[in-house]
Amino acid sequence: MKVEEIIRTSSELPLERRTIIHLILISNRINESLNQALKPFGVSLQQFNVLRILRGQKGQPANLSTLNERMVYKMSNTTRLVDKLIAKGYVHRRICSSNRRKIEIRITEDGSEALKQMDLAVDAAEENFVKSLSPADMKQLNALLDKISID
Amino acid sequence: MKVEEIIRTSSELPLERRTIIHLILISNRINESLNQALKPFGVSLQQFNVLRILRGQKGQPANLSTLNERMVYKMSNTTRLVDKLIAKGYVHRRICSSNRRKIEIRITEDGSEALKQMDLAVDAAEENFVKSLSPADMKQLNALLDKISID
DNA sequence: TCTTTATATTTGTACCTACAAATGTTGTAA
DNA sequence: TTACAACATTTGTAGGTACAAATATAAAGA
Repeated sequence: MKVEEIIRTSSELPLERRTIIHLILISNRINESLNQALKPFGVSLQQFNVLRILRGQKGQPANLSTLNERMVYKMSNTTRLVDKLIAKGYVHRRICSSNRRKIEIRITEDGSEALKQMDLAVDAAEENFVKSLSPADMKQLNALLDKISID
Repeated sequence: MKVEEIIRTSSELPLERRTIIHLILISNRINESLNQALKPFGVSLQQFNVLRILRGQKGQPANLSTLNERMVYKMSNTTRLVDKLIAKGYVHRRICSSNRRKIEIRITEDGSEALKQMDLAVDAAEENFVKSLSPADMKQLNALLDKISID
């Protein structure tokens, strides 16, 4: 479906604005879809992200700053995000013994198990978006996105 | 900057996931930047969006359903979004005389004036993102995004 | 040691969002 | 005309988010 139809604008959009709106629209839909896929597990996309980062630590704990710099969003909320995961029993929090300012976060057994199931759901949802793109398309898309400076 | 550096993952991401993450990252940055540009005016990107839709009505009022179907987000919040704009004096609300279920929303003089200033700020922020893309790049990007089914 | 500065995390506030349920209004069919 | 379905909007609730200020700990310098 064309962007113009989706936002129901009669006039043809300038190329710049169309590109921006298009990117935002698609990203919104992807977010919606991924959150939807995670709903049965009772976690948000950001919570899932934290779990995935923790798994990547391979046993090593991560502190909040580490989690935060690997995520897209702001620090202040990482605390609360992790709180939710603790409440679900998916992660564990401990004050670092060598530096009491730091908090060590680890994924639990339960968390790892749940994460495996979530992966399947998320993979399927992601696949649904990119299925109409060939590998060459995706490479080209990534190359174009790389041209957009994001920091 | 490469996606992998931004999210600080050591391993090369599978092409599908990289594409998805890339899209979400860029869209987040665009959203941040546009909201930042609108901050001096005390409106959010969605509020700005509503104002822009109302201007597009060229004097005709829009009711909430109309606003909602032209936006990206859910109806339930359009009420509250409009409330904020009313509080700022940018829009005006009236119960439709022929169908008392409907609400007619119009942009005010103040709203129109403010919107002109906002346009400049938003245009500049948008331009900042697409400046490194040639028109051909943007066409190609739009064509690739069009391949992604979003409904 | 005492003070200052930097680091790591937490909390408060205001706003945004999804989802579901509630309200009020209109159209319609027995 | 009355009951019922459909429509348009609103409200409640539980999250998610940005930004700024507060807390707690550690490091560094006088």
